[in-house]
Amino acid sequence: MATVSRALNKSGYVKPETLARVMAVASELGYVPNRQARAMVNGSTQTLGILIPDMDNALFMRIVRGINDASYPYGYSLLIMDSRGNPEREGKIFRTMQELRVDGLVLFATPGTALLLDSFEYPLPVVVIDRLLPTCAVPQVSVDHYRGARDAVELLLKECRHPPATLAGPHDVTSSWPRLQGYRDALRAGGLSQADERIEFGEYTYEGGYRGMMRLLNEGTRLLDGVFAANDLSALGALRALRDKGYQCPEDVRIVGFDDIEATRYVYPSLTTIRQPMDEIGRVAVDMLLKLASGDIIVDEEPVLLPGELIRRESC
Amino acid sequence: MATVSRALNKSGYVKPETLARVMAVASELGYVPNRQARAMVNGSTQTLGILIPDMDNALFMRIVRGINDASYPYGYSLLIMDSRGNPEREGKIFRTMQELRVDGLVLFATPGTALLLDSFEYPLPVVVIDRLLPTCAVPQVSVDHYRGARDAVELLLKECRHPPATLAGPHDVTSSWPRLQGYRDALRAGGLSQADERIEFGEYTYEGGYRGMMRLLNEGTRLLDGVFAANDLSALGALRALRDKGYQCPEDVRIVGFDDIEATRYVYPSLTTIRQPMDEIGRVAVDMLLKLASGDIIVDEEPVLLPGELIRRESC
DNA sequence: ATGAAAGCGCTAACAA
DNA sequence: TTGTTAGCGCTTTCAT
Repeated sequence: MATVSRALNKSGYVKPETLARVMAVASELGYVPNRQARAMVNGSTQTLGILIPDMDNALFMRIVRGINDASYPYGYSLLIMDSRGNPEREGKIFRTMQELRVDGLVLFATPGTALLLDSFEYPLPVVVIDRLLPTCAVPQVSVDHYRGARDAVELLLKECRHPPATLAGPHDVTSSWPRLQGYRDALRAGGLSQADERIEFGEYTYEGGYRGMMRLLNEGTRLLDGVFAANDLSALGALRALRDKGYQCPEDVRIVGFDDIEATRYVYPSLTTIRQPMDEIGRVAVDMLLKLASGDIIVDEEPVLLPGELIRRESC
Repeated sequence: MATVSRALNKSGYVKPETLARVMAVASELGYVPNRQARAMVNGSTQTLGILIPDMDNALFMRIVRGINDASYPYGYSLLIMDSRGNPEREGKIFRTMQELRVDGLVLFATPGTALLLDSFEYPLPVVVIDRLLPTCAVPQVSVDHYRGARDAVELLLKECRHPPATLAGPHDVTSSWPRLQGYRDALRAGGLSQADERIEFGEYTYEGGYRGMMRLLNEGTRLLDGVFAANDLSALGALRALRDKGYQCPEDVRIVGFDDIEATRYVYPSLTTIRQPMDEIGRVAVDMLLKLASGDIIVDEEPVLLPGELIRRESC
């Protein structure tokens, strides 16, 4: 048995002809090694877990693809589970991931994730991604939401005559805070005051963006020719609202989004947006996880903020 | 040890107070059972594998979400691996899935998948999904590509004055065959001849659809006011080509797509398309897999073809 | 109602 | 260079 093991893993000494014989018989018998058994002995499943609140979300899955590509060379498999945004389900999945003994876990944070992490002390390497958890001392990676938002709004400031409005994200999603702050600070830096702020909530959804834009348009007390939508979905909804009200984009109102999901290139007008470095987020997350898994202590407790990139298209 | 096992699994007899004590100590110690060990004993990992050629594809992931939702109640975890369309990688992943001892495997077929399956006799339950493998005797589930295409083209026939053209899918992707055949048969059923067929290849991509539409527009020898794009991505590309050439949709040219990916609702004009029953595909696939895993012999070797649904929006 | 023992498939230490 | 043995963490007989 030991010799077979050595032959199959090409570890330790084994006579060339023995090796050949082992290989021959193995393939003849259709032998497929059992990873569970192997994992029990050497303590590593070569599996990374991904806990995601919605695997139908274009941005999320684009990032997961980055994780996939980054981890594949190391021989890791990805165990992906979708909580559908349900905190109870998220807890169960978190548990299951531990039972499965994944070597590391990537968490797309939701409003409930902080509690989950607080109640555990994790022997399991965990990295939080995309939406940060300010209260948690966990390694985190995301785009620089604040900087991206500022860049977006500064572009609007340059292109528009009137103070731009914003369609902000939901209160309970952490990424919407720095994006909103970026909007405010950009206005302030542009010499505008708090009175010039115009904030509607776009809820990070198509519908929310549509309705938020409608409210901005119907208000009509102030002139409006620029909108920063805090994510692309709401930007797309806003675009549609503009059209339904008979406005042209970018001629009448300019729009800048955030994320650079695939659909932004297909709509008309194509969307100017802040691109999240999806592949790099994945790469950095995997790096951190593997470091943690190999016992390294992550020195830097500050979240890693990767720069977004302003992509100019037709909408601004 | 045995008592603890019985307590934790609530199997067999165990005195209530013993059970309570076990639970208390378990939670105090932060005990998390090891699924690998459990799997070794009882032979099931409670894990389903998904082999996908592109996990950034909106349609695919929407179907995977269906699989996720359908399998979650049974307590299954999903192991998703992305081959990035690379046959070699696909083979490796197929192997890895077996080593991981998944209880069943869902395959999104690629041109190379047939060879993969032929060279294995599978003790592993496998279901092929979305794109069918006509030559393989494997259980398969997908939308009724042919019927959907016919419905799409029949709508165009009704709304248009001239014979509609089609932007077909790639030769080596099986789903494009029945879709093309549906186009042809619909034309024939509408009293048109082979001479009325106009086929360009849209390659199932945005770019391909764009270029294909451009070719149709530039040809200009025949009047064109209707196009069946064999998938939504190419339809989106076609939409853009129309706009860039100064045509209006649907006024000048009507377009119908296939799949109903999310973006079709956001573009302008929103896309009339054939909706794939993503959730049902997932549900049926999981059903088949669990039946196979429990040792049932699948009687019906014919692929299961679920009906698509014509969704009318603005483009036709 | 509980405990002792065997064994799932593998690897690693040790001996030969 | 190969074989023997122990043990990874669990479940399942079989005794008690």
